[in-house]
Amino acid sequence: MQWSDQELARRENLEEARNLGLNPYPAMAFPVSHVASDIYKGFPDNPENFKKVVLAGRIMMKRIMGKASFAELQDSSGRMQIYIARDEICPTEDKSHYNLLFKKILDIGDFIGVSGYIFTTQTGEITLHVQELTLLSKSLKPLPVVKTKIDEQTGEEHTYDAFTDPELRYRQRYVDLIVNPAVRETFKKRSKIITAMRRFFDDRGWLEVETPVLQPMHGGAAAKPFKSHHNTLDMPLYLRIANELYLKRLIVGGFDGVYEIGKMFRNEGMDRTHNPEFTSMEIYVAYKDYVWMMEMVEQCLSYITFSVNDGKTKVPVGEHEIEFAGPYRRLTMFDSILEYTGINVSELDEAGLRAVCSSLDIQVDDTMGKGKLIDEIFGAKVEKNLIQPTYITDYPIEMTPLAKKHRSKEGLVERFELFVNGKEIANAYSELNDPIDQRERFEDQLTLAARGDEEAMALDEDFLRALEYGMPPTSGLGIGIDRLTMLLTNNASIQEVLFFPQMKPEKTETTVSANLSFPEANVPEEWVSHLFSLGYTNKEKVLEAGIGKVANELNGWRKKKKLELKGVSPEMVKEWFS
RNA sequence: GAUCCUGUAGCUCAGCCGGUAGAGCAUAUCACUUUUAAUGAUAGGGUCCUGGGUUCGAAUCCCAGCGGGAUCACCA
Repeated sequence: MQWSDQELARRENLEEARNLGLNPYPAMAFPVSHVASDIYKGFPDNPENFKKVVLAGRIMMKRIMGKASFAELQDSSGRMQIYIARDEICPTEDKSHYNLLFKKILDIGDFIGVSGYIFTTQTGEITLHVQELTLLSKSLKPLPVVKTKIDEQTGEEHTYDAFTDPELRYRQRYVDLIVNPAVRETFKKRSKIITAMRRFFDDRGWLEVETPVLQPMHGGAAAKPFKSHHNTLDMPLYLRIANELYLKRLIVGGFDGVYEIGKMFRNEGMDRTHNPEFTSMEIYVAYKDYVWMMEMVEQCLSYITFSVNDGKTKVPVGEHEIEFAGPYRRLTMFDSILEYTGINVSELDEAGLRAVCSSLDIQVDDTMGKGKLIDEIFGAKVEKNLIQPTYITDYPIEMTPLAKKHRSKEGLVERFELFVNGKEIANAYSELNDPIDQRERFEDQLTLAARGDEEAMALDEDFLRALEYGMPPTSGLGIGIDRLTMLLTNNASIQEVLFFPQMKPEKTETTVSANLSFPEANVPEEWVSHLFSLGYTNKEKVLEAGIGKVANELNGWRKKKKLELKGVSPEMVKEWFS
């Protein structure tokens, strides 16, 4: 591990601090009296309340002017400028606390505690005049220094040297959060959205519950799961792709309303709107139907938007302004296709639908049934046009095995999805509670599976048994929390609303010593430890990664570590493991 | 999985048609007791993601690999 000049300087400063008799990582608590925002709020009207203030935070900038200095202290609420005069923090002849500790030892990123009084500088900035300064924690890595300037004429804020590299921002989210205040705000808002939603449901008497994340069979949605194994029971377990079937069991058990906010896991592609784990909210309410649910969703979303958006229900999203106050437009799936393509698909059979798809240039394959074909047309031609919140209702029965048949329309189910800004954010049914019908629907899914549909739903006997005991008429709803957050924070990428989005692992340097070897392989002694360092601890891992990749990484490692070894070729590596 | 873009100092970036690297901030030293992208002066810091090829010579061209982004495909 090579340290940069700046890291070396910081380690020297750490030693300096110890030489001065300071503990760079003191154990005791440091009680503060305020956070920065308290002071901005309170000082202008009641300056007399700020004669003795204790703050703690991270130094984000130092402006040293000889015997006096300014610095910026960042705490959880924001930044506060502090003013430090040498002769004030060093009243005696010994000026080391200022000359050494403040000017030299303290680096950008260090945590300090300060106490003093609040005043206003000549240029009008509210500032803490420091009388006492304590080192609370030393930082050994240099932070990106982001500077901002407010244009005097326009009042606009200019940012210089912003920390923007998405890879670094996601891999080192802690750095992102330190230097990019807007990122902190996004995640605060995410938390407020969830809190508001929870309050809305709790106020109506519905019960927050938890259901299994590890499930012996994955049901309730069409998706590929992550598979794991339980050793004691010696059986496969799957990370849930949905919790629908468990929540319905709870309705069978007699609760009138249950909801769960939690992670779901789907082993599928990743992109701007998909992460392998994501957060969803599902709610089931007894004695209701999907028409009632549409009103509930309108109230819920307008309540959430109002709560997190300073009393406004209109939200800017990309180039649009979206109004979350209801009622939302309601359009049947067939009518929406008619509206955007001019084609009435309601009377068509499978062959007719295929013809429509090919005339519209939509790719289809043989495994697709009628419902899937209609969904394809909808996805290609309608979805992207639904900017303002719009309910699409009454879906074909084939693609919705858990929804109740429509009360009056043959071949359809009572289902709606809510689209906003061209994306689905909610999905709801009048839930199917007829156990005989449900069994048939599962059997239809088995047929689809036989036809090659990998995501057809499995038959869950215990769930059917629960329905046979009787489930009241119920309406259920799922909302994608990540996508809702994206909308309300005006972010186009799911990675911006997840603290730690999934990434390929970064190569980290670990030093491995001891006598290591590869059984069943003929690796030259001098390379063994380096293979271990790269994470290749057995033959299987090497083969899994691929010979070419391993050879490449070894060469990169050799160069990086300046090893006195000759480079390797894929052929050589192949020989080692043959 | 496909296509395009991208990987240069701690951070943000420049480096035209190939001649062994530049800026700003940050860092170090000095000056400066109300500054605010503080200022002025001086200095250090990178073998340009990895490997291979073309070439007298490659950060720069070609091939392969790895990481990241975008678009598409997939995925409710």
